Amino acid sequence: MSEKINIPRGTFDILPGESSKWQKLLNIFCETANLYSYQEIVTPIFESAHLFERGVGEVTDIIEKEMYRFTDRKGREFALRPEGTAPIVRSFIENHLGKEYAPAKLYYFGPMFRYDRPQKGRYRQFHQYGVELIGSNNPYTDAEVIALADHFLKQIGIKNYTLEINSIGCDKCSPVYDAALIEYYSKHKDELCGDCVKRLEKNPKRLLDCKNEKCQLIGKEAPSILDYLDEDCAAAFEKVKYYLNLLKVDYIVNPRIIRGLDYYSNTAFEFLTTSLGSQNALLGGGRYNGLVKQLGGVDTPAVGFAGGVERLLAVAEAEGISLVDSGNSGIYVANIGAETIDYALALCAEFRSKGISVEYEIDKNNFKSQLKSANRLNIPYVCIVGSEEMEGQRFTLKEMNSGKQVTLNRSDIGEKFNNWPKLSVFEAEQTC
RNA sequence: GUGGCUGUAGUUCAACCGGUUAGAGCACUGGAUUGUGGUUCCAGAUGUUGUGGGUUCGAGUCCCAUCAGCCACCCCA
Repeated sequence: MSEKINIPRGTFDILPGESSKWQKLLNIFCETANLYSYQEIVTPIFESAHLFERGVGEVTDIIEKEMYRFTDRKGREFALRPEGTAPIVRSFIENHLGKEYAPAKLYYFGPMFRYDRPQKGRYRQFHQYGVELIGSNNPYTDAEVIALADHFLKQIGIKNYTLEINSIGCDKCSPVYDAALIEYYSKHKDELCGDCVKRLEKNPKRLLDCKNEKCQLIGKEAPSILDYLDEDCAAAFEKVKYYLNLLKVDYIVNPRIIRGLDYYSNTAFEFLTTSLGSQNALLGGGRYNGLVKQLGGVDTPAVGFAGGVERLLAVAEAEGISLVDSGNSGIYVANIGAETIDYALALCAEFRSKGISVEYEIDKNNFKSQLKSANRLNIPYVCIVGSEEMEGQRFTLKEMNSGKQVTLNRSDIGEKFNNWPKLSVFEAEQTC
């Protein structure tokens, strides 16, 4: 035997038992997005590395240490996408989506890649779903995007979450606030943790969500962004809250919400869960008015969110939500004796042509074990063919729940199976 | 990237202070008079103890390395 090759660290297979949950989740997301008239967009999973450096921000963790970079055979620098927004904005610009759709209302789903230390709810290849609304600065659109996210979580059945919103201001008032934070925290510099001392220079807003007790204590007295918003930003934030109320979305204002990527401005929001330990960010987003211009397009305001599928599934499981479909409605074809195999196969084909899902196990030649198998697979009906049936061009159909069975003519498949899985044969004519 | 915990049949877990053929439940396979499943009963198969070294008369058990998972930090989905 040759050497066994294992799956890369931080990745996982979606096995047959799991994949139906993913399909269901994705379906619900597509349906919800469609309710709000968003259309799907699919972009490549790798892009020019510069797209992310410029879009996400060069000094973020994502770019500095988490990006999967590679060069191709001609030395071009690419990266597996660590997030979905920059590629979509790239596509928006490249395909002039602003001309055709105004605003562009887009949703997406797919794998993302970050070289991070794996943990539960944190993987190197993970999956995000998200929406982007590009081309409006109307605060209603912030609320709409949030409402869509909220609607989606409710459709899945998630209960244990809170929506926290904030405004981090625009490129005019945000620096004023940073200055105020620096001034405040500098007075307590000796008491701050090491990380926070660095944050003070690099990204002062990050000081606010440090988990260190001392830092938090100091943070309680820190100035609030909400007092530093300029007139336009403050008015916009009020409007967002107004529309959220109108759309009946519950939220709390948390002036400490800071988003990790550089491109955010104004509205920032997070859907947080308590049922997942420290990986509590279920979904996050906000407004990013500067990004389109920054990536070479004409100045266009935009807002969006992204959520993690793995975390959502984990929360769903923690909350006991079943994403498994209601069950099999197919037929298990069982034959008795080698001479009936061909006849059984012919019946399989006829059932399938009626749109009925058929299981037939060619390598199981013991009749009893075939029935056992049907039972284990939870298949509600078994079609039994032995030599008696074959000679009369018939088959026996058994309803596993009740144990009832009837013998039907092969030609009955044409009419009696039109409304499968609704079947009247067991009420009308019973034998056995 | 930092610190800690863990790794034993398909799976969940046992195995004393290092001691001889590494066990059990569930699952699996076969059987209980020939063409009828689920419950029951009987029988059976299963492991290079994550991997590679080391200490020892002897290692699942101790030591080192490595890989992987988990937890916290960092960060985030």
